[in-house]
Amino acid sequence: MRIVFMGTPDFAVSSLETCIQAHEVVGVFTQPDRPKGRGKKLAPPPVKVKAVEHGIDVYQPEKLKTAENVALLKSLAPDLIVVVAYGQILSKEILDIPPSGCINVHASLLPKYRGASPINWAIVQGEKVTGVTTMYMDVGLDTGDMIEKVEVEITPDMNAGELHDILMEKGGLVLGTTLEKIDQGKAERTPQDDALSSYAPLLDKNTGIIDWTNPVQTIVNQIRGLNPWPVAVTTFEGKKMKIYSAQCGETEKKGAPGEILEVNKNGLYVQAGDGIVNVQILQFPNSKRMHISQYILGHDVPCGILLG
RNA sequence: CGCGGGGUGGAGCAGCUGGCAGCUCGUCGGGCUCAUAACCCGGAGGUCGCAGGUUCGAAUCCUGUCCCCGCAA
Repeated sequence: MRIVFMGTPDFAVSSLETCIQAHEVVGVFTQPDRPKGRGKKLAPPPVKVKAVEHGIDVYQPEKLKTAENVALLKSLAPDLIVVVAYGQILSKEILDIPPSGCINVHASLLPKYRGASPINWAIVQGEKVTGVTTMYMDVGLDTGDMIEKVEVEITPDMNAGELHDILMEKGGLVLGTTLEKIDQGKAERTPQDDALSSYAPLLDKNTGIIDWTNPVQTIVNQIRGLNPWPVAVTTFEGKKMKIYSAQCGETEKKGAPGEILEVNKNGLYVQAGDGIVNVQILQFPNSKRMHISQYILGHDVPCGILLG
């Protein structure tokens, strides 16, 4: 099939590779290069890098739904458009261009966690299972008819980065079989049950702020669900303290929420709403990320002070 | 030229109003103990990121350069 691929971040790269292997990718759409990192240098999105590697034409329109771009898409004459974390909405006009339709790879078990950050939210919400769903796109946000689903277990110690990598790979694989089915005209459509749907909104910095009155499990889920980005944070003696990793501790109340109860090389023990959070890996501004056992070698950590 | 912080023994830090390089951990040797990631005694290990400059003398002041990190996006 002639495929136009639309995607932007790392998550989409694996799917792009799947398309390249089995089909003819006649064009790749991705977001424009953005200023990134410290020097504000312009950086190309990962999908662009991969596409260029394979000598595929790359298009980076600021707005996809202009008459110009619609005409461009039509001239590429794709049989199918594959969209994976592209970052722009496809208008009805565009959805109608390819004869086989537009499909999407989404990193959740739809209809749950529709939207921008399904991977993170699945962990933050304490899910034990998530997955990848392929679907036909419609004008709604991740509301189209589903084609295939693959489940992935979320282990208790898994963080969003690790889950991302697993789902990325699974996404590429499912897309492969979905493409086959479409090619053979065997792809079945399963409508989503809107009553069961939920929405995973875009993450921002505030999502990471820890409320120490919350239950231990909630806080630990927040910490691992937001690692590696935007990372759970709290305030320690006026400084921002990032928490990359933590475990659930004993179910006891020994102090006020946010109080540091004890510190040793095995952890930084902090009182939460219904028990104790054992903080393992943290980072302060201008300092590197380190395990608590390393941190205490060169810093005093007073017990009894409050975080948050 | 987006803003800012930092590079000191294996690890994490202090010293930076210039004058013999210090702390915690680890490591090596010895001791104590039924035993220990416990405790006691002793030791090794650093051209203080790199290159210049100022000075009687620089980790400490000035200039340049490389690398790392926080914010912001």
